[in-house]
Amino acid sequence: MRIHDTLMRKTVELVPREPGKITMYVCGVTPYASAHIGHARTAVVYDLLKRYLRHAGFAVTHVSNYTDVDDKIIRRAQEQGVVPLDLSARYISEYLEDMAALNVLPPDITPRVSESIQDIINLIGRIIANGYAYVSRDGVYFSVRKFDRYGCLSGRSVDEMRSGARVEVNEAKEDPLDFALWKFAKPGEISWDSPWGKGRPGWHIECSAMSLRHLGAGFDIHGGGEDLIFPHHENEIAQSEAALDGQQFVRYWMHSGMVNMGGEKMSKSVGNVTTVRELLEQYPGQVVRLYLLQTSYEKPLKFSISGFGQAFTNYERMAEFEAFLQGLAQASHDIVKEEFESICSGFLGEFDASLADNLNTSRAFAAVYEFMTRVRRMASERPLDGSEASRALEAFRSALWVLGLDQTCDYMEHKSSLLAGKQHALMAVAVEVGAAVDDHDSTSGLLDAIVMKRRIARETGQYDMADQIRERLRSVGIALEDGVDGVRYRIRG
RNA sequence: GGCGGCAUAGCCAAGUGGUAAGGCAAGGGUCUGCAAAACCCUCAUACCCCGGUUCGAAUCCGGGUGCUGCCUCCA
Repeated sequence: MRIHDTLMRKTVELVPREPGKITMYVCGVTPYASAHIGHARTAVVYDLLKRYLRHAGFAVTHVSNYTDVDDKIIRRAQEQGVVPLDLSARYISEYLEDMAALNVLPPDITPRVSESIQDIINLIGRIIANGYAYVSRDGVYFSVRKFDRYGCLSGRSVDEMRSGARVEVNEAKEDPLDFALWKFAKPGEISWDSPWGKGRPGWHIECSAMSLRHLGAGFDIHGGGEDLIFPHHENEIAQSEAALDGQQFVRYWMHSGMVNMGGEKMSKSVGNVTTVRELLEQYPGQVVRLYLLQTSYEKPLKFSISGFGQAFTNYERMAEFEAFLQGLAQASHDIVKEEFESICSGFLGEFDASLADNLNTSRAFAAVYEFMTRVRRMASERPLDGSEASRALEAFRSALWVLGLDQTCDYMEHKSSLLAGKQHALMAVAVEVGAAVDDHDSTSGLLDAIVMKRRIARETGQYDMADQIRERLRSVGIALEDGVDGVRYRIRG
């Protein structure tokens, strides 16, 4: 497959360190607040990458960290009067719930800073021994000027940055650009012993230490949001290669685009945040995921509620299509007709080629939609046989799995939870139309009774009444559809 | 101030030299008691503007305009 490499600034063939194996490290979250849709985008993008690589036959090892110790966590914990690691643990479990709802596969390894202190200390020791870092009054600092290639990832020169007015002034540093590898603890702060004094890691060193620990030098893909290019990933390269004695740190750098809200980047510090939890109250996780995947992963994504409506429509279409095939599929030894088989294999070929092209999801979705239309067209010309439906279902499901949109139960759950919220409305409708119900009926029981009432009306030619009932249900957000095989319903909040 | 990115229909969005994918919305039709779903048809002589290169440009080059990312914690 081809991927866009940030360092080389071009799209290149992905050649793994070891044939058939991909090692990837993705910068995770700092869990001091609920995850927002931007965090979700990054997680979903790399989850897609992992799924595609596995689908393409690679053995993938995916590592993603939690920065469970940092300035913000410490400050937040103080404000709330709790222990920092408890605060981060709470948000980590919340994050896990959110990611599960988005059908993000758990990474294979999820190291935490607080559990990686020894690796971090060892790495800092090597950097100091190699002459790239020094101990100062309030911590251990990396000497940016000693690392020639500093700036290679972000495309800036050390001199450009020096002239920038916004570089932090700190007299403990030898140079304003130097960054902390180890921060000495202030009284009462969480800290660990180190050869240089009690303290905690700087932000950047942790990712170097954890990725090298679990994947080794020269691992394949290092990813994250594009806002991490500078300084985080730039610093990672510098400190890692300073410790690695000439070995390469990472083979390919990938960066996912930001989610913009109201014209600027959504971020906790700006405060223009929509959390994953808020969205999940409105939309099934699969819809949120589909929304995030419709745009190329590298481009900025303008957050818009109408986009979720469109994604919902598309998701329903896919869910309905799958149900349609499932209803027809039958195990069979019949050979699928060549014309039909070519629709299926052509689809899978185009789908794979799209994702192999630097994860071109827009193109992949076009293949999915085209496939649905072709199969439906075929089905409208003549009945599909069981083996054809099975073949189409198999192809469709394999694509859905790669996209992470294989949780059809998610849609059904969403439907039934919306339905459950309509107890009172349904009771009112039932009473109004004279359906046979009692107070103990469940929502689905109520709906069944109303549908039965309407069915009788239709069968006896009382179409006015049938239409009236359908209209009443529509007014409470339930749309009935009469099909040849019975009545179906769609539901909206 | 420095270094980047983006600009395609009402909306979302592919396409990086060969004559504009796909989806949503909209309009028309088939089917249906009527709807809905499904299927069929229509929907950018045109890709922010102005120049240039080329047989040929949404795609390359130059200049504008607008939006935006990073340079500080960030996914």
